Amino acid sequence: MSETTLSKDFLRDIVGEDVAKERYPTIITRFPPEPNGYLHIGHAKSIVLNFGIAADFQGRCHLRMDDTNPETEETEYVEKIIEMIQWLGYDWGTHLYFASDYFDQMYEFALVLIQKGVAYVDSQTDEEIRKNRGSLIETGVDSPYRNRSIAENRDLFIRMKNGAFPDGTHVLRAKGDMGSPNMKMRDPILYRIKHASHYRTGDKWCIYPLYDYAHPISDAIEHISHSFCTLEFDNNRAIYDWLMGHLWEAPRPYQYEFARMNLDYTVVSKRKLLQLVREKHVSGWDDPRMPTLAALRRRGFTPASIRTFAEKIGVAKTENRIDIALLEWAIRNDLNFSAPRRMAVLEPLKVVLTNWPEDQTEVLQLQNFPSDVIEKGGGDHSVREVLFGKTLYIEREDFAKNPPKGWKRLIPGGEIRLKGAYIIRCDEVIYDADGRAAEIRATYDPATKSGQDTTGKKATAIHWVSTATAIPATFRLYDRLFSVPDPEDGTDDFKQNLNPNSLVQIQGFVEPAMAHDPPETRWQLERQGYFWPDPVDSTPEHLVLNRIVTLRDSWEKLAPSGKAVDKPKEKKTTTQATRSEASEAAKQLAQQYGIDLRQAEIITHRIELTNLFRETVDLGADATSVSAWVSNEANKILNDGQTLVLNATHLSALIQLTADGIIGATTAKQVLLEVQETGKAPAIVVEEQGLQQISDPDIILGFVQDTLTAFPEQLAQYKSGKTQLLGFFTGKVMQASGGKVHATVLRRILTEALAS
RNA sequence: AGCCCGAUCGUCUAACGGUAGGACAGCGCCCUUUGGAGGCGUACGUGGUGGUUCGAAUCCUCCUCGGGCUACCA
Repeated sequence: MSETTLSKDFLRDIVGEDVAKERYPTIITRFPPEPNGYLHIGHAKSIVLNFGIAADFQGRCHLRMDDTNPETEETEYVEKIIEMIQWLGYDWGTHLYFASDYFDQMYEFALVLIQKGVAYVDSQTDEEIRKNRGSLIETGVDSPYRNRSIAENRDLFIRMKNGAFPDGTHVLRAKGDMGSPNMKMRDPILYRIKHASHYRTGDKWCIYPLYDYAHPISDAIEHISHSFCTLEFDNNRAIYDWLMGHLWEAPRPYQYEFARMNLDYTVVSKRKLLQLVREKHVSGWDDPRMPTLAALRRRGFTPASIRTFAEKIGVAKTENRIDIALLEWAIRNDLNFSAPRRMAVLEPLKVVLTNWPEDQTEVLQLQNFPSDVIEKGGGDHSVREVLFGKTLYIEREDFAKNPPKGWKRLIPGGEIRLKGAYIIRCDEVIYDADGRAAEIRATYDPATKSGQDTTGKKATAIHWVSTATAIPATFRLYDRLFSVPDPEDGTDDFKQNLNPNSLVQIQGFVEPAMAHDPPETRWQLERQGYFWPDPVDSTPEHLVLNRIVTLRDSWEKLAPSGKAVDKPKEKKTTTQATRSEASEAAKQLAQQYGIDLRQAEIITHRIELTNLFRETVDLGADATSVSAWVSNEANKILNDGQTLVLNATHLSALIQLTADGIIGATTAKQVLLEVQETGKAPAIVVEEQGLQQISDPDIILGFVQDTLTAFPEQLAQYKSGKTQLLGFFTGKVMQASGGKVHATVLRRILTEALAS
């Protein structure tokens, strides 16, 4: 492609256009959490998006606590939210706001709406309100209080505010439309009475605004330019626009919706996460298996990895379920360059080197980072000391009595390199009563010392620790919380799908250097994965290590338990389209004019189209052409919400222009849009803009030759058989000529030129 | 049932009427004192129908499938 494809997502496209048209003095976005729970990975997407867009366009992003419900919100959550966003690496400067700080202004705006006669106090009970709202298929009915006078509404609302009424006796409603197909617009409630103490405003208020009212007003007060929210608020946009229409002038904020993120093998919903905590399926909100940011942080994920992940998943309006492999990739990609290597044995198997002198030890200097990482700019050349001796632990998994095909590790009689040390040969295996290997007796080859090997032997290198210096440690091996990609699919209780092996805790040994590394060090334990000390349970006396993520493992794909092997593939359903019966009117029209029935259907569906069609045909235009134009182009204009400027005279003239070969079909479409926009006659448009079709073969040949020389690479590809490039060349000539070249003539000349 | 939104490789996402591309995952080879990292290669996609057009993932049509909306939550 080309370098012009800079757009990252549809939201940035929108903002970019608004910037280009200078619609706002500065771009201002906001992240508006409700302080009633913990932030999770889904919020990270929104945070990265809002702060990221603001930064991209030299604007700013506000952090606003959406605290309009006194019953669920707490200061503690405010603090946790702030802490997490800072941890992620974002800074809102002085722009920390609280919707509750706007209560006075919101109240004044409510008075304005009442004064305008577009809001009223409803005194129905909540059941009545619900009942009268109707349903998805039935329209609602107006409240009997809907036509109260402005004075009465005002008086009532002021008394509501002053605490004259108990909870639930009155609400303030917008005068929407109780018959609206959009349920949200059936007189949405703006304010309710709640004699509850708010964590910030205390008992100052006994009426509290609802989201649909508070959110747009808050945005407007802060001069937000773009208010991004998730798809389920789509229907709420009507209220947003309604409020802006009554209370604000341009520039005003607009709401745009994007799809929330779903992640494989987990749930991302405050309610469901709360259930897991309450029912003790996890140890708390920060249990490292949880998808909360607090949990991810405790597990050892870096802020950078989460930002990378959030950027990589993209933004669109499609429902999605992100492959957890992408998150794992993000953290591995980060840690590979920053985590020093260490050795630790999780499931020890003792090795005795029979030819190693009894009391001898050797101090080895091991690199903290492999050279390829250093070459790519990560890590450093530092080393640490590791003791080598007569008895060692190796990983039980690295020995096999009966190795499967492709095995490269230790077998009876086989050789293996102890990483950074020597190559050893397994001479004897001592088994316990259960037939499990209990000890390996081996000999080392002194000539194979790492870095000084003179033998040229090749052997796989495995990790090990010396028993003399091994430090016991607890390892917490985390796996996905659920055992299926979509825990909520096919069951009413998502907890049925909990992975019983999501946490495996084992005891093993680490090399001594790890006891002296600075706290919060993240290591790569060679061949095992990335780990760090659990911030809550690890102590200098006894290390408790969280496995952040395993290493990618292209060997053990042999379906270990707990991991899903293959995702169930959904067959795409291909159903035959069943045509609904054509209407009588359409059949009649189709028969009368001999036009396509499907097109006749479209034309008869809208009276404007029917009229346009008949009038144009009456002017003598070819019915088939008129039908195509009306059902495609005119219909699209109406779909876009415009009224038809285009009339029968225009259309018949346009068709004539095409029939006469003055313009081509593509140009004709362009002309039609111009006519719709300006109301000018087609011939005038063609004349003014010089859109006459080019049919002269010599001129066309010129375009063709220019194009062919401009794209030698594609020309070569074409000649070597990639004939679908004909369309590519056609397109280039059309672009070069402004779409004016006669298509069929061009095709002939182009084919000839390419053949030569 | 009404209204709204959506449908592109296994997954996520580009292509704004002109070569369907990238990333992750997969597979293969090379490299490797981590079965890691890396390199090279490979495979895989426009839900279906009809139409407009020289040319359709893109515009029009219907169908199918998925999601949202009937809280004094957000």
